[in-house]
Amino acid sequence: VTDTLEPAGADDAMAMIRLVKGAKGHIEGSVLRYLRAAGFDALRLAHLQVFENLDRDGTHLTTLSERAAMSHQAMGELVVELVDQGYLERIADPEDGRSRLVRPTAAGLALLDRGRQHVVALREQWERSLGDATVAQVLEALTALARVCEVDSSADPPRRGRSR
Amino acid sequence: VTDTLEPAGADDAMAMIRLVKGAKGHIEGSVLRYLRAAGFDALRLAHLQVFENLDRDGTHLTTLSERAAMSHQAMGELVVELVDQGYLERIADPEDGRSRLVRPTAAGLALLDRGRQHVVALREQWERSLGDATVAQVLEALTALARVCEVDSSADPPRRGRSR
DNA sequence: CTTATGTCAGGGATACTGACATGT
DNA sequence: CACATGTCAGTAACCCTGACATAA
Repeated sequence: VTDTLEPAGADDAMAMIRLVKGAKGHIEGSVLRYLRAAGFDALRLAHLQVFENLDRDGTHLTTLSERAAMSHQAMGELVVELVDQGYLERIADPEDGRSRLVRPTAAGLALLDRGRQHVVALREQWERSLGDATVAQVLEALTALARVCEVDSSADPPRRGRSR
Repeated sequence: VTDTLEPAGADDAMAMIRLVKGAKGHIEGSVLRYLRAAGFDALRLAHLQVFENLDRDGTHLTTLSERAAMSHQAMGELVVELVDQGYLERIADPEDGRSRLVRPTAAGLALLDRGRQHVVALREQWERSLGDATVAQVLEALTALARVCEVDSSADPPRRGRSR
């Protein structure tokens, strides 16, 4: 019985799963830690999704929820919290009286700029730490992975019980 | 006012965030969909973490929770559910009378093999869809990214309000 | 007894569905 | 009224902390 911390069946496939799944957590953690250290204390992980999809001149709630691939109700609550914290405001849409726009306040723009700046720095450090490849190549590869996962033509997965 | 689905400030930094964060969801979704289509219907997303860390000859609950970076209580509940579904069983640890081992049943081994097989197929398809790079290079790059995010020497992040 | 292991109870953070309110 | 937008209420899935039970 192995009882180390080394994961089970540590072959290439499992390593791929772990690395891809881990990357999200690492990058999210880094951004959140940076912003909190920069004084945006009350920010929670879920709030990042709002700023990642927010236009500087305002965005409809529905558009935000679509971009973040979540329900408008869930996005609505995140927005309320950020309005309460003074980072966002809701204004009438000048082009459609029926709806409103979620727009960053001055503080929200500061947060947006600070976050982007950190991600840019992260990317630069990442680029420098890469020997034989470029970040652009890696991002291209991740795009290709998404395509492969969606198409998912692993042929027909044989059903259980009657496979041979 | 822009009102398209194109995310805000779609520059390189934001694209990087979106791609890295999206990759996890895509790969998880692909594995889960495949396994469910293969007849493992009742599987939930969280259950994958168990199999990703399970040795074929059994693993302590505590070890599983450490590998998955979660509490042993949370892992314990996932294991209970998988035992109920017939994929896992709990046996006495032959080397330590105090503890038990979580071990895949025959059905669990079938699931394990099927999942691994799919991930291998995914990796092969990904490799073929890559032009100028290899999967190994991308995985190396993701390892480097994790390191960059943890070290996080973005220098001291200037605090708010007193920056200029 | 001390310690490792595992279970039970309660709760927090996240995001969903369904029902409803509002304004054009 | 019909429709798009947005809010309210309840709930599901997931994981956490604290307290406790068990056995070596």
